[in-house]
Amino acid sequence: MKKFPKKFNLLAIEEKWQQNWENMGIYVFDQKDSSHPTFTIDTPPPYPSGNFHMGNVLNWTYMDALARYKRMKGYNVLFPQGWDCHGLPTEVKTEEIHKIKKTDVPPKEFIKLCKQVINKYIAIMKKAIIRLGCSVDWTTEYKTMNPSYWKNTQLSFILLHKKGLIYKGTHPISWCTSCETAIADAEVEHEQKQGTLHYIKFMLEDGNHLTIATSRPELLQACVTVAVNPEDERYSKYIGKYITVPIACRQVKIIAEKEVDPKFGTGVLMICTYGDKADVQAVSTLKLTPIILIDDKGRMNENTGKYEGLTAVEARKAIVKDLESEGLLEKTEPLQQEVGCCWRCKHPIEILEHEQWFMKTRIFTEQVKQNTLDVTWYPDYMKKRMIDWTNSLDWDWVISRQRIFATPIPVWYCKQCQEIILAKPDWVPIDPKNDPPKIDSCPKCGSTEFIPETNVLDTWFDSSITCAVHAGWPDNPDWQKLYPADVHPSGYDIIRTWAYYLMVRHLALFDEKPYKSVLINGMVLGSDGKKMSKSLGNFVATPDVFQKYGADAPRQWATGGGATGTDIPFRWEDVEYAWRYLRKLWNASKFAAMHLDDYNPNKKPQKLELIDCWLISKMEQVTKKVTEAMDSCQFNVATDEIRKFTWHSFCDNYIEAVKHRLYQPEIYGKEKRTAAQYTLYTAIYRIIQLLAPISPHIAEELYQIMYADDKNLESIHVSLWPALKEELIDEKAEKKGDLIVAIMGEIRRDKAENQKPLNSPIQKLTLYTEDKQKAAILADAKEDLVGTLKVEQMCIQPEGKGREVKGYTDVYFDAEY
RNA sequence: GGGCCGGUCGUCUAGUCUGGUUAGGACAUCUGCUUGACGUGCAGAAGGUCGCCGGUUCGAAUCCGGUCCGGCCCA
Repeated sequence: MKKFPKKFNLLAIEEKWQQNWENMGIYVFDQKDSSHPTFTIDTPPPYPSGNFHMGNVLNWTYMDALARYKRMKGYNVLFPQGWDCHGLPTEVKTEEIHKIKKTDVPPKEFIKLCKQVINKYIAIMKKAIIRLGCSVDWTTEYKTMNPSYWKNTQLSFILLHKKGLIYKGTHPISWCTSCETAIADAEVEHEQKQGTLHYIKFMLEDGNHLTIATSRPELLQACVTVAVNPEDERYSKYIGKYITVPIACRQVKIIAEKEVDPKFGTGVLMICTYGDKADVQAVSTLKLTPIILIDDKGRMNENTGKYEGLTAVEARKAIVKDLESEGLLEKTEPLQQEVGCCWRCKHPIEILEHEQWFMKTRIFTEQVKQNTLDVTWYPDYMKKRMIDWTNSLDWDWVISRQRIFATPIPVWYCKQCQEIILAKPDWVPIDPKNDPPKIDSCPKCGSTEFIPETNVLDTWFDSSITCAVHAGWPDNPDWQKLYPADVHPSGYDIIRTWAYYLMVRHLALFDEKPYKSVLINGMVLGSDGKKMSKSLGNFVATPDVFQKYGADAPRQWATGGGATGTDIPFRWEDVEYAWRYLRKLWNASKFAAMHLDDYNPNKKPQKLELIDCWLISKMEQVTKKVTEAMDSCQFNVATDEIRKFTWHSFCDNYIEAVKHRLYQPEIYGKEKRTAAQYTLYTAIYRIIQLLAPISPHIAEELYQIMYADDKNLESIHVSLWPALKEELIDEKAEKKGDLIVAIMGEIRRDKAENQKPLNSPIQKLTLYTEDKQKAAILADAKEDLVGTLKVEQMCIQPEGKGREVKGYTDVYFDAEY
C-alpha cells in the first residue's frame, strides 16, 4: 500500500496514466498469442474534421468501455484506429484554408495541400482520443490516403471487377452540378423548398388542349411522354393520342400510368428526362429515349437551342416568359416540394446520364437481409433500418467520382481501341495518372499508347473494407482468424451507409458477413433536447469539458446518460454528478486506506460479521448484474448498478456500520477489526474492477495506490474480470443485513426528526419483535447496532410498541436519548 | 405518403421485450442534522391521472387496437 495522496486531483491523475498506459503497451494486440480468444472491434475510421465533439466522446466511450471490459474478460482485444481522409469535405476545407480553387494548382500540388490539412486535423483528434483515455492500439494506426491503404482499396476494386461485380455504364445518376461529380443515393439529402407550380397548355391535334402542371418548365424540351391515370375519367379518352410539347414543338404520346396522382396539379403529368427518380423508372419501363438538356456544370446544352448556355434557373425564367408570350402559361401557384440536394454543398442535384463505374449491389439484397438478421444488434430494433434501406435501393452503387483527393481507379484505356486495361493485383498501389500500365502493348490491338482513368473512387469505397483490413487482409495469410469482426460500432444515422456498405462489400469480396454484432449509439443533443449545434447556441466544446472535469466523469455521462442507442442530451449537471461520484469513491478509498495500514491481505479473517457477509453478498449480486449488462452492451445499467452499490450499500451503510470496529478494536476485538478490513479491501477492489471499463483513470490510480503491491499486476486493466461466485451470494445474509440496515436508517430518521445530531448517544434502545428469528438476528448484530448508533444499553423484547421500522411491520423500537 | 423511435414528478432519464412490491435514479426545490473519509456529506419532505381513448387480464407504464404530439430517416 502506497501513501494516499491528501488531495483529489483527478485531472493530473488522468494525464499521468494516459502517458503510462502508452508506455506499458498493454493495449497492443498480441498477434502471436493463441492462448486467448480474440475480440476485434471494427473501429469506424472517422473523417478527421479537426474537431472532437461530444458525439465522438459518446461513441469512443462505448467502444473503449467494451474494449477494456473484453480485455479484462481475458480476450486478446484488437482496437484499431484509422482515419478516413479522402473526399469532398477535405477538398472544400483545403480550398477554404488556402483560398484557392482545386483547379488553380496541379492535382499533385492540391493533393499535397489536402494531406497537410488532414494530418493537422488527425493530430488534433488523436490527442482528444488519448485525452478521453481510450485504449486504442496505436500500432495499428492507418490513413486511407496513404499508398499502403490505396493498395487495399484498389485491390478490392480489381477483385470485384474480376468477379464481374463492377461495370461501367451509362445510367441516370444523381449529379451535383456545383461539385461536378456523381453522388450516391446515400449522399442525397431531401430538403423542403418553396417552388412554383406552372400550369402549361399542351395543344392536342384537334385544337383543344390539356394543361399539365410542372415545377420544372426548363425541362419541357426533355419531355418524352405525357401520362394520365387510367382511372381518371377526365382524360381517359386521350390515351394513345398525340400532344404537342410547347417550346420543343414536338409531338409525344399520351400514356396511361397508374402512378399518376389525379389530385396533383391537373392530373396530367409530363415525364421528362430527368426530373426525378419516377421519370427514370418510367423511361426504363417504357423504353423511351432520353433527351438530356443539362450539362455537368448545370448549364443548358446544345439540345436546348436558343437557351444553350443558360443555367437551369435562367432557362426556367426565359421559358416561362416565352410561354407567357405565346399564351400557353395558364397560371402559377406556390408549391412546397422536396428537393434532392447534395449533402455537402446543399445545391439541388440533377439527374443526368453519365458514363460511370458501378458496383452491383442490388443483386445482394437478399443476402444482405439474411446476414443482417444473423448479426446481433445492440439495440435489436436498429436492424430494421438496415433492412428498410436495403429494400429501398433502386440503383446500383455509383462508385466513381470526378474529384481529386481520393483513391484512383486502377484502370487505363487503350488509346487505339478503348480496351479497358485493369491493373494486376501486384501493380497496386498505383495512380494511373502518373504511371502507365505495366504491359508493353494493348492485349487486344497491340497499341502502345494508353489513356489513364481520371475518375477516382467514392470515399465509401475506401472505408467499406475495414473489417477485412483490420483483420490483416490482404497481407496476413491468417487474416480470417480475426474475421468477421466481433463488433462494428456506429451511430444510427449512418447505418444506411456505413453498416450497409461494409455488409455488401464484404459479402461481394469474401462471401461472408463482415461483423458479428453492431453496437449503435444515439446522437448527442444539447441540454435543451435539440440537436447540438453551434447555431442553436447549445453547443458544448469537448476541450471545455475535459478541462473542467477530465475524462472519467464525461465518460460516465456517456455510459450512464441513457439506454444504448438512444439520444442523450449533454447536461453539465450529469457530468457534475459523475464527478461527485468519483470524489465520493476517492474519499471512501482514502478512509479505507487509513485503516488498512496493519492489514495483511494474505490472511483471511476467520469469521465475518453479519454486516460483512451482507456487503460481500451484495457485491457478488452487483457483479452479476454488471457482467450481464456489459455482456449485452447495456452500459447505462452497468453504470447505474456500480454507482448505487458504491454510494449506498458501501459508503452510506457499510462504512458507517463498521467505523466503531475499525476505530475501537480495544472494545470490539481485533478479529472484528480484521473482518472489516478484509471487507473494505475486497469491496473497493471489486468496485474499481467493475468501474475500470467506464472510468479507467480513477480505477487505475486507486489500484496503484492500494493494490499494486499485493496483486502484482502492471495495471488494473490487465486484471481478470471477477468471476461469478454464486456461493458467495447469500440471500439469508442479505435479508438479515437488510433488517439491520433498515433499523439503522430508521433510528437515523428518528434522530433527525428529534433534531439530534447523528452521533448523539442513545441511553437506552429497546427493540421489539415477536418474531424469534428476527430477534436472533438483532442479537447477532447487537455489537454493530450498538457501536454504529452509539447506544449505551440495548435490549430486545418480544412485546411492546414503539416506532415502526419502515418495511417491517413486526419490528419496533424505543429510543431514550 | 412510408418506416423507425420517443411521449414517465419542474427538468433529464430507468423500467416496457419477459404484465404483479410503494413506478427507480439524477438535477432543481424545501426541512433538519453535520456522525473522528467526503471543498461536503447524511437523513427526510414535496412533486407522477406513466400523451389520450378503448380492449385483453384477477391485475397494464408494460401486451393488443386506435388516436394525438415530437424527433429522426426515407420517398
